[in-house]
Amino acid sequence: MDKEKENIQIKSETQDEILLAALKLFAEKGYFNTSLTDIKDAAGIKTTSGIYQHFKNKQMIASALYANIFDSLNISIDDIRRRNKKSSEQLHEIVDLLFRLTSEAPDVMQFLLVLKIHEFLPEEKPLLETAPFAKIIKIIQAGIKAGEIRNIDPVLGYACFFGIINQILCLLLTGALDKKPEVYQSQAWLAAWNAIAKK
Amino acid sequence: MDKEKENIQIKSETQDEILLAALKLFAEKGYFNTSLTDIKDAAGIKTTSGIYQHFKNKQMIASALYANIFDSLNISIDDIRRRNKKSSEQLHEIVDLLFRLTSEAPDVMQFLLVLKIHEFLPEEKPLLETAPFAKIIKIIQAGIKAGEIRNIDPVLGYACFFGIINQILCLLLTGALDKKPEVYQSQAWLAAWNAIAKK
DNA sequence: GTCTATACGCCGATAGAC
DNA sequence: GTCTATCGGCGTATAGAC
Repeated sequence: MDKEKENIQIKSETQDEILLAALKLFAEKGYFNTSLTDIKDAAGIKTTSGIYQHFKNKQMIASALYANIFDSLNISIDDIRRRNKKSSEQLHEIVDLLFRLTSEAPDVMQFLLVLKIHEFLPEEKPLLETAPFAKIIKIIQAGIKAGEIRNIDPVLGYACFFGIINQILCLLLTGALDKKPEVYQSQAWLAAWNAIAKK
Repeated sequence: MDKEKENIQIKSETQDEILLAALKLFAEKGYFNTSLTDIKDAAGIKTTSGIYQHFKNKQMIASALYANIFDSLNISIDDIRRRNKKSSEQLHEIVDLLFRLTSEAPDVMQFLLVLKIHEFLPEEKPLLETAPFAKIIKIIQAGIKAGEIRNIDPVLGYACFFGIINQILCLLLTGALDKKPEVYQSQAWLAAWNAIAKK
C-alpha cells in the first residue's frame, strides 16, 4: 500500500518534472526550438524514452501544459467572481492575479501571452474560445448592465482593457520596463479601467 | 543591354515571388511549419535549389521580410512625422496606416503583430529596439512635452496606446471581431488616445 | 543558371533487452 | 519500468550534370 502510493508519487513527480522543464524551455526558446533531448536533460531524466512513459508525444506535453494553465486560471477566475460582486472589483483582482503570475511564474505568463499556441497545438481551441476568456466577457457584460462600464461591444471592451494589461505584462516579461512589476500595476489598472469605465 | 535589364528584372521578380510566398505561408502557418518545399510550391519555382539562387538559407528569407517590412514602416512613419506637427495627429495617422495594412496586407500585420520573430531570427534586434519603435516613443515624448499627453513613462504610454490598437488589430486578424475593420477604427483611436491624453 | 540527385543531420518515436 | 539501440523520415542544403 505504501509502496504503491510511493510509486504513484514518484510517477507523478517525474511527470511534473517533465512539465516544468518543458514549460521553462518552451517559454525560453519556443516550442520548435525545444527538442525532447532538451526536455529530458532539464527534467533530469536519462533518456528521451522516459518521456514516453508519461506522454504520448511532444505535442501532448504542450497540450497538458495548456490544459493545466487554463484550468488553474479558470478556477482562479471562478473564485474571484464568487468573492466579488462588482465588475470593477473582479477585474481588479484579475489584474492582480496576472501581475502576481508575471512575477512569480513568468514562464506561465510567457506561455499564455507570447507563445503562439495555435502554431504547435493546431487542434486546440483558440484563446478566445476558452472558458476563462468567456468568463471575462461575461464580467464585462455584467459591468455594462450594471452601469459601471460604458456601453460597447464586450469583445472590444476586452481588447481595450486587456490590450493595455497584456501589453504591459509583455514588456515586463521582456524586461523593457525595468522597474519592479508592482510599480506599474496601479498605473496599468488605472489606465485599463479608465479605458472602459463609464464617464 | 535590354537583355541584361530583362534578366535583372526576372531575377528580382522571382525573388519577390519567393518573399511573397514566404510571407503568406509564415503568416498562415508560422515559420517552423513552413518548409522550403512549401515556399517553392507557392512561389511557382520548380525546385528548392532555385531558392538558394536568391537567399543563402531559410532564415535569410525571413530576415529579408523583416527588413522590408520595417523599412517601409519606417519610411511611412517618417513621412507622417513630416506632414503632421501635433503628436495626436501623428498617432492618428499611424493608427490609420495600421488599420489600412490590416485590411490590405493582413499577412504583413500578422508577421508584425503575432509572429514571434525572435524565435526564428534570434540575432535580430527585438521590436523594441527598432527604428520605428524608437520614433513612436519620440512622438509620445513630444506629446508629453507639448502638454497633449499626460506625464507618464513614454514606454508605458506606448503600452497603453498600442496595447489597445494592437489588440484590436489582432482580433481583427483572427476574425474575432466580425464587422469590417473601419467600424472599429474610430472606436480604437478614441479609446487609445483617451488612455494617454491629458485630462 | 536551372534541374537531378543526393547527402546528411537532427529529431521524434519504437522495439526490445534487462 | 528504465535504459540501449536504432529506425524512419523530413527538411535543409549542396554538388554537379546539362
